[in-house]
Amino acid sequence: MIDLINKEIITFLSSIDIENTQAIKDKYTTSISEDLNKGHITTNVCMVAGSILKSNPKELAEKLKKKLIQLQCFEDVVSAGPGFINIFLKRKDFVSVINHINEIKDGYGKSNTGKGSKIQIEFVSANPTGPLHVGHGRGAAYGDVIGRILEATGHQVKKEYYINDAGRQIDILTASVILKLVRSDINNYFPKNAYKGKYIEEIANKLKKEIRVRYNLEQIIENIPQDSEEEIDKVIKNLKNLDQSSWNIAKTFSLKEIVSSIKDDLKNFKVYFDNWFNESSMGDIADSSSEISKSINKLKDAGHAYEKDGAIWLNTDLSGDDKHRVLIREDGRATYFASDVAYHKNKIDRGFNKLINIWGADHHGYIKRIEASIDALGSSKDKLVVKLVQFANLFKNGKKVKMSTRSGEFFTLKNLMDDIGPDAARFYYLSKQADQHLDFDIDLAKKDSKDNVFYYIQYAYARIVSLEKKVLENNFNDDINLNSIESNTYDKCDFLIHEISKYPDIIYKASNSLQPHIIIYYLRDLAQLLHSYYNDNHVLSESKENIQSIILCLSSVKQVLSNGLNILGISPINKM
RNA sequence: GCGCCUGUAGCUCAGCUGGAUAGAGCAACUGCCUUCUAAGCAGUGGGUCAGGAGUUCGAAUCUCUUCAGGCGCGCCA
Repeated sequence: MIDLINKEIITFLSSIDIENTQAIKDKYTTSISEDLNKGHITTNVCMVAGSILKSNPKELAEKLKKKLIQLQCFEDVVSAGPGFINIFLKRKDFVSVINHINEIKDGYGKSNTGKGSKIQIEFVSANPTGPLHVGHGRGAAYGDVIGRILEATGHQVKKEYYINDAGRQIDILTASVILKLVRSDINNYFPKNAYKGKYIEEIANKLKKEIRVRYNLEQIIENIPQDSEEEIDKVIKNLKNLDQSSWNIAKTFSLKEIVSSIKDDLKNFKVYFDNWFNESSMGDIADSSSEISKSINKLKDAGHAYEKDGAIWLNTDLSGDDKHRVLIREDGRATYFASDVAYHKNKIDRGFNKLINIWGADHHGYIKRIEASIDALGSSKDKLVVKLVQFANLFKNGKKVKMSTRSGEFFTLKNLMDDIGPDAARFYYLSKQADQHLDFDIDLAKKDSKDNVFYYIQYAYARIVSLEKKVLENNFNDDINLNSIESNTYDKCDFLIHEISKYPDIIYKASNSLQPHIIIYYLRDLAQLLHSYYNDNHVLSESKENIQSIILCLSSVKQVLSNGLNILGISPINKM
């Protein structure tokens, strides 16, 4: 119906001013109106045209209104306010959305606006040096749902986790684990910068069966430097020198343990990846045929990388970054950035139309240098979209939960799921724009009352399920036709019908802006309307004809609630 | 100092590609259960959209500026 209206509008515009038609077409919108007072469908085209053509919006609205009325397709057309056109559909057309929803079910809201565009989303990508904590959970929920939304709007989505398995952090992890196995006569020596936390001991306990530590602590900490950074590096060096093969086994083992625990946590959180990409798979900078070396060489050949002070630098002028960045250190080791440049080259070479990176907001200063590298490698930085996710503050018993990664004392994602379950966790992670601070109240997420929006929405769904069951038990369905609603005259559900008509546009907006919270707010509003209807109307005392209309309508409301929850990766609950 | 983000009701937040009277939940107060789940509904009060200036027919929304808060500015990852 909106397409029909738009077609008429374009004809109308062409008849007034053919030159500016395209400009107006790009700016105006025709959409389901906010509420029924403003008709079923509304358009601001006359105000947009008015401003571009420098003519009076209200007069344009009057003219367009006459054109639309002549079509005789609508119940009524009115011009309102500063120049809006509000269209009232014929009842048959207005209620037809219910048949549509009940027919295509979970297809309602899906579209092909993405036209099969290939998008890769890289997210979480937490260093495999410890369990995922609640901060990672937000990025995980966000990335996963962005993927679902993009898929629902016709994009080909691949989700990827980048495992930083090559750097110094992994050496620190390995050292931390091995140290737990070294018999110590000195009381409780442990480097300040080593990883602490119970998981280190758990890995060490399993590792015991794989290796035998033949050296003692004195050998490791001989001449150990005071500085905490130098200290851990020295420990690592000594451990490698003392027994390289045990080191290698321990390293592979620790990494495998951590990665598998991360995979488990994400699986329980209903977050799935198509690909787990190892940083190490791009090889070593010392190997001139490795992927990482090739990337750097390409930058050099293109004249964007140069040598200075013994290091190799990337010229980042292309993106307007603050300064040039080091790719290869003075001592010949590659920086983390160099790996990342190679990784992004790898992603682009795989043929994606768009790369979405989801990063912690503290990494925003990193965006420009990556953009510069993409341009420098001959692709376009416009392919890259970086979405930043802000930290989440956790509140429990009214108090902020303190986190300290250093000491190993933090609230893990697993802790959170054990506490409130994956669905409530996903819901609250997504309840606010990703790039803004989130106060996550664990107590609220567990409450059985209206202030817990998660339950409020689930309750609306469960109420419809229960009502459908009651109707069937009462054998109302024997005599009524549950196939079509076109002859419907019962109008107390109209505000519900109007609300569910908005759903496809909500998904479209969420997809365009990559903002899942739009769906959460919509579901809350829809649930509210449902509860309101439920309270005001006693369904079972209605006539059979009306019950037919009501059940058809409520089933479609249920379907929309279900579709909305499912796209967020949340399962609807049939019974509270 | 520079860069990014934020400032909307007592609290937590929507609204921000300029448009119809600035919305919701919580909290406060008042009503509604012999009928489908009261884990709910209805109503009342509550706002100089941080301050100031500008752009325009029209600004919470765009521009500039001031103030306040968060984050980032390594040959760390």
